[in-house]
Amino acid sequence: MARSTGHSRPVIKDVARLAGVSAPTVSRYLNGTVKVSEEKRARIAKAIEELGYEPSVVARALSNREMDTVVVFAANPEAFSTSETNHGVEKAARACRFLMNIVSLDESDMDSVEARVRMGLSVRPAGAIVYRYDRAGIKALDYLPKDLPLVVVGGGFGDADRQIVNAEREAGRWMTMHLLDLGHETVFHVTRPKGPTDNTRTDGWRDALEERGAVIHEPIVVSRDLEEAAAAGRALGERDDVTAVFAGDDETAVAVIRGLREKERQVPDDVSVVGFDDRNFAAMWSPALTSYGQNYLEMGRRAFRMLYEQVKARRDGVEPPPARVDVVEGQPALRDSEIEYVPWR
Amino acid sequence: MARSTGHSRPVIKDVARLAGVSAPTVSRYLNGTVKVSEEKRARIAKAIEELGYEPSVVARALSNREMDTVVVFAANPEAFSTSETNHGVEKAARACRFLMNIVSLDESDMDSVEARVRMGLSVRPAGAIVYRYDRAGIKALDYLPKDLPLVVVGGGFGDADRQIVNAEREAGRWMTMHLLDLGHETVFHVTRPKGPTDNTRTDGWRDALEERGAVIHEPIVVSRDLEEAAAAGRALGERDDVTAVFAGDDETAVAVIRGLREKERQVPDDVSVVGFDDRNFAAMWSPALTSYGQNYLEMGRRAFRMLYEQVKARRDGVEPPPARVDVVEGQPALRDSEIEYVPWR
DNA sequence: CTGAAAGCGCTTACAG
DNA sequence: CTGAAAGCGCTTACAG
Repeated sequence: MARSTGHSRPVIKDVARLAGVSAPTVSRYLNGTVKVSEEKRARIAKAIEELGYEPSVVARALSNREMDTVVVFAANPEAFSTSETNHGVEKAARACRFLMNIVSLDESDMDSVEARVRMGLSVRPAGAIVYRYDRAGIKALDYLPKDLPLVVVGGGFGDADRQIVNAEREAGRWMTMHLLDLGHETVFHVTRPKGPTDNTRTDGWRDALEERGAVIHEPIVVSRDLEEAAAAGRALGERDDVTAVFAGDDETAVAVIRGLREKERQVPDDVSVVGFDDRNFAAMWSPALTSYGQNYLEMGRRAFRMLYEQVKARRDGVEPPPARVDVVEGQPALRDSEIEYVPWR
Repeated sequence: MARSTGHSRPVIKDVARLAGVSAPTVSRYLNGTVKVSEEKRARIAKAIEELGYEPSVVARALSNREMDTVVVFAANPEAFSTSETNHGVEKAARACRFLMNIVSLDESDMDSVEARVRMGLSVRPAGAIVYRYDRAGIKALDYLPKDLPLVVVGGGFGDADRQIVNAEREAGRWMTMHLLDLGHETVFHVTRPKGPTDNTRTDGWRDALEERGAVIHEPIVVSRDLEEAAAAGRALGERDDVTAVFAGDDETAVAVIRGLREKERQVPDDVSVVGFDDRNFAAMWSPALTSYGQNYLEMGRRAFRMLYEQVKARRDGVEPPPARVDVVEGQPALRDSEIEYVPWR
């Protein structure tokens, strides 16, 4: 064996020998599965301390058939929502001494999804969390064994038995209604592609317009390249029927504002523009951007906890908690980028 | 064993049986360590295909004493640079079929660093990547076994044998010089706390001022709370000797601009302000924000590759490649937020 | 080239 | 409560 010499971390046998007990007893002490006499407990504790022993999670995993690991499957690793959610998962996992594996999915290479999932499962994680905002996430679900603890983040309500969703649609509806309530006759929408569910900002935008019987101008879809959003802003700036715009995210919103200005349209005086996500910079914009904040960090945190409940129940051999869909509420942040519409102005 | 019934993924023995060979032969086929006869290769391939067999990385890790995993230790998980770098590491790892474990470090709980490192090592990763931008990262290095392949990201040049650094200091110097070249007599600096190395934007800012013999006003240090940066902007706006500001990052820059405006100071007409990081939104600001872009994604990618070289060499039993410090260059993005300073205006 | 054997470091019935 | 034994699913000398 040419590889990895050197490592000489103590193993359970070393602890057992030093404590004068058998390895299984050390194991029992460590896992608390069976009582160990007080006297041996003390000796074992001392030996562990002395040796700086740390059990091998790999060996443990081979015996237990699973690791204290949660695997997260997510497309769009560069998205704000993804990294925030990841962070929340990691935070919660840390508290339970679980490790997080991130396996990114590639929307543009759907054929790779199965292999990616297999790879993620190859470490025999105790459970999986899938961000179901896109096609890759949805497809990934097909490849997960039915008996693996799973929590889905995002997507439509009830798309999975255990799910953490945000009230995206409701939020989109709220923002649009807000603009309509200010007197705007309709609201234009510039957004990155809508996900394949019916719980999106865009669905909410449409809901509001339909509810009020407003004219619906189809959304202008842009990519992450903000130049496209700025171009959309310019296009909108050339029409005289545009008084309000709901941008699908804050980055898009600021780009739209820029495009509008290039066409001499002031925000909010000529056109009201609101964003979504309530990113850090939104409040610093001029005008300070009105937006709607989602709590992705909290979503990630709850996703892990929900998963952990299942893992725990399974390990304890008890019934898993019942299916549940948790909604994490966001909240609007009203600022200065939208204004009342007065027709005769 | 109450736990995890159900799973019945095929194991190597199943493949061996179906192919009519022994398990070690399947293993050799899989790893290509020893030649396997053409005829058996075909039978094994077929069996694997038929069974949908995927080797257990856990079992493999127990034999090999390490996993095909890279563990990333990083503080500040919410920082832009961290998530971009993570993304780069994951991308490169994916290409080598390595999994990434993210273990976050807590700057505000330095006592937990050792435990976090132990936890990260417990999966016996093939190597580690440490982001050395802060005290927690530096401390983590102390707890890594000397024989574990390691790559350090960030920090000062030569802080480690294998390192990926960005030319932070040089970039900070460049931006400051740029402002000085425009005629500004000195440049104020608003920034989040400087890291504990001498390769930071702030060091570069100081270099430039010293080189030109300009007056050095101590940096105004702010947190991630942009309100603080806005307050700094207001404070700066009340002085009449402020004509140029170098903000340590784009978020801080826009907040400073807002603060300046609240004091009736226009950007760039009255005060030039430049940022750092060249975030997506920078170009959309008004005025479009001049900034300096670092390529964190590339840094992450290279960090993994550098690590992989070591892992590979070690597994092949050959000499590891020589120590190396790779510098990833960034580039300035000149836009509209700074302007020539004309004293008599 | 290939198989039988032993081992990686744990855990869990199985018997006291 | 505790130890000897067997097993988790691989890999690697060891002998052909």
